[in-house]
Amino acid sequence: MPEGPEVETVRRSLAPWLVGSRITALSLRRRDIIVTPADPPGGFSRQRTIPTRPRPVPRPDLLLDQTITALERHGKQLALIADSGRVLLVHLGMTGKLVVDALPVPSQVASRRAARAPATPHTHIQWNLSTPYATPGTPSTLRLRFIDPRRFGGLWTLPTRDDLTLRWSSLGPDATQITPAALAASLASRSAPIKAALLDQAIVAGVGNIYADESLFLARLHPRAPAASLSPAQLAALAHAIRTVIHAAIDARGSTIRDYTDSRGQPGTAQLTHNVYARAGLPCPRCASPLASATIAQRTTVWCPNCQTQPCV
DNA sequence: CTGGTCTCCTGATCGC
DNA sequence: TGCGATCAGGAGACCA
Repeated sequence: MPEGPEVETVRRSLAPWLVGSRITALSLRRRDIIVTPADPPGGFSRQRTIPTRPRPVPRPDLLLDQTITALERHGKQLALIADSGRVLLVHLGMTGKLVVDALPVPSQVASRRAARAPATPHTHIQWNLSTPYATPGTPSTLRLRFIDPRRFGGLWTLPTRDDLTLRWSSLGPDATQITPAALAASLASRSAPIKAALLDQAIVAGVGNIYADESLFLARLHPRAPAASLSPAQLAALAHAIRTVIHAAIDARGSTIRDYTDSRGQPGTAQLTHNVYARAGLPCPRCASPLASATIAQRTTVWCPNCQTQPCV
């Protein structure tokens, strides 16, 4: 389940392959994974279209015939920036993947094999790219695939860099850089449980269910504590905990719980250091009390009832 | 504006 | 072995 650290790991594993590469072809299998700003009313909506058979489509908004100049991330969102100025914004959602590899060379053997074996299921779009970095032994033609079984993810096509800036301005600071002051400002009027607030991307971008629980554990805060009730010292502890947890997870190349991998298929190892996530009933790593579990903000939440401060209600 | 609930979607897992 | 129920959750829609 990609949260900020997983998306950052994807970004880092994609960048050496994509930056400088030019998209030479694309194949769109499901149009309804694409969201365009032009869709009325209310701005963004899915294109409800019958799934199409794979076919080449002239889509400049999907960066066809453009060169990728940068990959940028804010929170859980990954932006492919093209030399044209266009931006393709990717949400991985729950089960989304961006996978890059060498484009299989067509051959009779490969064709027959491909005809027998179905393509990777849930591949909604594929881009072919030519890379300028080809050396002997290195393929010069790549393919990038967006694969998302549950389709909670999607693609946003943005005409300009300014549209990206505008869109990202509605998100809070990236979790890698969250400060006590920023938390204080955005939580001051929030009576919701701090757990719910941490999942709100407008408050801090990139924290999902796993890292919210881990951050609250590190900061010794009860997930039900009203957000606005936190003291300055607690806010400082929380901001520090978020940065610590997120940076450690990035260093570990993300958490592989079920099927998350980076763009080259490599799993992360951050799950090995989780203190509370998915550990309900097991002893607290700090005090050995059994960890408690409940649903907060529609999410399974795990905490230590002994060493995470009770909410003062 | 805020917060809570619902919804989307498929695969893994579990109890019977 | 099969099958229905349950769970996983990011984030927008919707309502009080």
